[in-house]
Amino acid sequence: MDGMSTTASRGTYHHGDLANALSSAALDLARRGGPEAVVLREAARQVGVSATAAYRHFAGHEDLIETVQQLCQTELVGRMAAELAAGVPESDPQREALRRLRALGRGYVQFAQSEPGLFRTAFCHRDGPLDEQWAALLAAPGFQELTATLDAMADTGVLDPAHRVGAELVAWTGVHGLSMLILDGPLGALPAAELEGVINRVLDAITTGILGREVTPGGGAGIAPRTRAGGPTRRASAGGRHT
Amino acid sequence: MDGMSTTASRGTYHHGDLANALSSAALDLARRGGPEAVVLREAARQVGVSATAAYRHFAGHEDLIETVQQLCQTELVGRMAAELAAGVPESDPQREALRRLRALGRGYVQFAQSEPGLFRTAFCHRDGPLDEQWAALLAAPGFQELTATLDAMADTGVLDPAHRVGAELVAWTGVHGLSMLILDGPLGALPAAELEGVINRVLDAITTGILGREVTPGGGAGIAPRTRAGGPTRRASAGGRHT
DNA sequence: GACTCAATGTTTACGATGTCAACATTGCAC
DNA sequence: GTGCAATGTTGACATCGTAAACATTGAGTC
Repeated sequence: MDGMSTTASRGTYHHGDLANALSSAALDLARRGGPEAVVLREAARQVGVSATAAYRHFAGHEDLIETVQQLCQTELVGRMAAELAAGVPESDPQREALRRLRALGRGYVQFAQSEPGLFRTAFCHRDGPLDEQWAALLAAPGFQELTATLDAMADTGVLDPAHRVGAELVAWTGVHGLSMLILDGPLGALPAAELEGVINRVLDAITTGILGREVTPGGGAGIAPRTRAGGPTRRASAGGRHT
Repeated sequence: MDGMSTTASRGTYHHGDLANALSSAALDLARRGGPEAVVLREAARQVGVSATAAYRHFAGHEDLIETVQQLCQTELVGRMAAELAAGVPESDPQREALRRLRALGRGYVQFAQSEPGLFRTAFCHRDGPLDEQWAALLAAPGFQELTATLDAMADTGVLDPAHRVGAELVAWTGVHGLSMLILDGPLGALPAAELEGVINRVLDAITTGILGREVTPGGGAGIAPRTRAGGPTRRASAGGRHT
């Protein structure tokens, strides 16, 4: 993770921390070029070690890239958490919960935009038992925050309990598809300003899709308590408010 | 595209239709193993031709996989259109528009599920000008149907015109993220029945996200005309109605 | 009908990659 | 100190993408 000892020409025969050096070199490769750029020989080269030395610490290329994938997932949830912490909390608990939901979504998409290589590596296809492949991510702070936020939304009454179930997946699939279409799809061709509008439109839609109704973007007490048929508010433009 | 002449041992020196034979062989590789499985030498091998012969018809591996990607995209929109045609039309134009929207979404996800290799190839990362990379897909029948369906939703009044803008992207990002998380994400680990529920929950949420309100799943005249503050209906369970 | 030539395939070869087997070096335990 | 297990190295092999040089053929042209 640190800076030293990952560059070539060490004096000693033994490296001392090859496993970490290799995986962080591989992480750098992923950062620059995505999963395809994670090549074992190159990582070894950058660390200044023979290619086959890697086999003392990794079962092979597959194992190396799996490790990198975990690191990428960790960075992703880190970014989500950072975005959460960056914003200013709202006093009203309902608005606060909504703010957190949006912050998590924005963090997700922003990570994809700012670190496309890492994001694509975090979700690159790999075969093997899926459970263990994703267990860490699901248990990580960023995703736990999502669950907690949705719970808070239900508790404060913004979110009808009937809509609570499956809400994390609505959120996740939404931001994931958005990110993917930006990186590997046609959305990457959009000019920045336009893309910003699309992102906000989709994030709005995700919130709406979770709640089952819209929510006022700007003004006053638009959010109904958890009485039935809580009055939905008027409309929302498609453009780019929020940041 | 046909069955013959793609297998080895031809008599003549000249193949006659190498370009097509190679790309359909490559398509088969993609079907089985996704984009990583599209290897030029193997395609040539299956056609019964030397590896370098491919260079008479493709600029290189990149070019071959680009061709395959286009084919995959075509199959995707084909599936969407098929799913559209498969369902029984509703008499009420509003319900009909909603049915079409859902059919397109289901077709998208079902294609991803039934042809994971092709789906992943259709959206595999490639560098180069994005515009031309996606122009064909956006112009294809399946996606034109999406636009038309959303227009119909606006015309019939189910969809508030203020919500019309950007609606295709809400739909697309939603089903895309869902598909991706099924293929390359944690959703692939879910048992079929449970996954079915998730899919329906997300498709519901997409519709809700587009409309800005919910829509009655089963019963009578729940859809309001386009008067303002059209009365949103009660609730929707998370489980698996619809098919 | 023979000749020409551009189109199409083939052979050979090179560099890069993942990986294995055999060998070298070193730190640590006794 | 000695011996052994851990850790690196060298060399080799199969596969892949790709370039250069060569071979075959079909389609015009006289």
